[in-house]
Amino acid sequence: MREEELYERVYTVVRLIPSGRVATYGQVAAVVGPPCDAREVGGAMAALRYQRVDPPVPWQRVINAQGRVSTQGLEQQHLLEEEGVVFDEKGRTDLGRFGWEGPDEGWAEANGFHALPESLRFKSGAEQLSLF
DNA sequence: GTGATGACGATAT
DNA sequence: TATATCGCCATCA
Repeated sequence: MREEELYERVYTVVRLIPSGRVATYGQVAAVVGPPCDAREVGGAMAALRYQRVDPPVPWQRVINAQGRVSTQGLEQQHLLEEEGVVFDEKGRTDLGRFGWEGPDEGWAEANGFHALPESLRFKSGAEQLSLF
């Protein structure tokens, strides 16, 4: 019952990602906390193909650190585009603009999760420029 | 118990 | 920018 809880924690975190935003496997793993790394998140997402859970998990919002979807078809990318996420012609998205900023820190603290480390918050050059 | 595997990440070249 | 390597850790055969 312990192992399932790890995946359940992963699903809980993924459900926090708002529509129109994307999070990397590493970000989700960081919020869940050890012993969980990016591969566990990938495994948890893959498990959704074999069994559905409810409430539903917005698995399409989890992508790799390179800003690309890790699934084969264009299904995932298409779903995200419908949510407003923009991909370039090479299938990459700007994590600085669409990347998740992490869960509410108070919520995370109260529920046994971690806040997203500054090192995992992607900031685009465009954002820095627009700040000026 | 042991080894192979995976919707990954960071670093080096 | 793209490819190659190694590290990572729960699962599964």
